[in-house]
Amino acid sequence: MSQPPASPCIKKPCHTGEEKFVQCERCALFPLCDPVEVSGGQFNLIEGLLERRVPVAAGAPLFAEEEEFRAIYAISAGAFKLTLPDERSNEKVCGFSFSGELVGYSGMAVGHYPYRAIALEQSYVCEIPYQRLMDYAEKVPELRNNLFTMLSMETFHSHLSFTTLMGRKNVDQRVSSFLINLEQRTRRRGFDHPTLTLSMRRDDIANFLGLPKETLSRALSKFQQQGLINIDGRRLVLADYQQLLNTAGLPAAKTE
Amino acid sequence: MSQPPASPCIKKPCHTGEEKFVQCERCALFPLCDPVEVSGGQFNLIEGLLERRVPVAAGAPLFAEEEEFRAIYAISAGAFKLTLPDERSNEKVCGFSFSGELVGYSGMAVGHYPYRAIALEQSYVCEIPYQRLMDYAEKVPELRNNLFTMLSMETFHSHLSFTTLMGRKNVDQRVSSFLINLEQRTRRRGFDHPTLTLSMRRDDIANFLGLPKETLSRALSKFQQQGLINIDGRRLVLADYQQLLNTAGLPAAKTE
DNA sequence: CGGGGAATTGAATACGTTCAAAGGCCGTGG
DNA sequence: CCACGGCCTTTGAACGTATTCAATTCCCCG
Repeated sequence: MSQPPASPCIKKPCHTGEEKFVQCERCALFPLCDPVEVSGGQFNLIEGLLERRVPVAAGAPLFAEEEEFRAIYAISAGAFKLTLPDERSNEKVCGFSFSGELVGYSGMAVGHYPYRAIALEQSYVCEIPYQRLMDYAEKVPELRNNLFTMLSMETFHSHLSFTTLMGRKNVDQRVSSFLINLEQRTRRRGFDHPTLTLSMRRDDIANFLGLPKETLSRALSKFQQQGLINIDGRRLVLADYQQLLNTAGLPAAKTE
Repeated sequence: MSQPPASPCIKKPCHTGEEKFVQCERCALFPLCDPVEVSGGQFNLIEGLLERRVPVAAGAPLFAEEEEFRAIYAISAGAFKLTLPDERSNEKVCGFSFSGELVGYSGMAVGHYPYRAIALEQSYVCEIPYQRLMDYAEKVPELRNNLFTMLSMETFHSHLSFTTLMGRKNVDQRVSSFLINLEQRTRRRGFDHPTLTLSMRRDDIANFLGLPKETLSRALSKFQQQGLINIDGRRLVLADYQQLLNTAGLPAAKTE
């Protein structure tokens, strides 16, 4: 397995073997990670606070629901599915997190993680221990300011995902809005290659959307046939974005 | 129309005529609203920062999407529906906000409101002008701390709503999880009367859930017949909460 | 008492789900 | 290098559920 870059900061999207590392500047954690200007010099979080690019093997949990909240994580490379226990299907997929995004932070106020996060592929995360972050924030107002900015942004984005995905009427709407959400988030983290890579299985997507996997499969096949998308296994290209927006019942103007 | 209480702070849920005012301590804005202890005395936000119980008439917008972000609002009494423009149905209901909850704050980081908020009934909101809040926060670290706590809580609750409502398979699941979400939020703001009041029309609920209103109506009738709920117009009692959780596909233990 | 919007009910149709089976892909071992 | 086996994904056909459109009832307000 290839190693993550040794340099302290990733200036542009880079690939080591299979893994795609997000550019640090595009990462949701960047406001914290970036050295802050403090009266009389710089204050660098990387020294002593941030644990960079901790590897998480495919299938391994980053944290489990109910586990004590200990750290904020940003995904540097890879992807995670977020799950809750569920008696009938044994797990309910309640979300996905991709590189450049924060994960688990919504448990901050209540002291435990609100779901389980499982790596979908070989992944790397940057970790800020929560208590240490708070201690530093106590001392460095600029840092607290950045923390605030970061959380506001996350709030906005999770709201955006919610309105994009919630209350879609039929299968076509649900599937296409999922694809659009995926695309928007991929762009945001700075990968502008037209080909998206689905790091999760069909099962997981179907579970998330509340559809049987067969129905999802049929919808994707139909979109393919209609020329809306180009899908081959886990490689996906949105061939007709405008028409896809239309199918999803979303406004034609980019909702980003 | 009855007037809001004249007292500066509402110590317990109170009713003036029709309106139910949430108890200040149960309000999401309370961390900011509550006088903070500062070295050498108290710092009271109510003086000079907070605009209390501004009335909003039924049907009137509190703010519109794309409007410049100017203030954080907490709902003191009443309820709002949150909508986005939509060509086919002319509006897409993307959420509801009830007394004790914040509304619109997710637009903070991007400088504009992310949706339109329309009062469903005569309502009252407490308003904190954003710029003034930031200025104060610059000076009073305790205030900034409380702001942070408040946002973390909101993040958690919006995540909870998301997982409760997202990806429910069939009509029964969607409708029952909506009712459960409603009940949880009503409890949270301190109203423990068994009867919930639906302040929105059936149309709005159906729109939000992505169902035709007829289908929603049928589901409610069926639940009624099965003894899960007791519904009469806009008055609703969840008669068998456990069974309702089960229908929704949610764990029996309270998800709160 | 009458009017009008909202909510419910009914019946035909369209849509999505289920169960069964086949196809494709990938890793392992011969 | 090819064959095998397992898992993931797709396809097929019958069934069940949700949507649609129309009609009726309910309820609030004039």
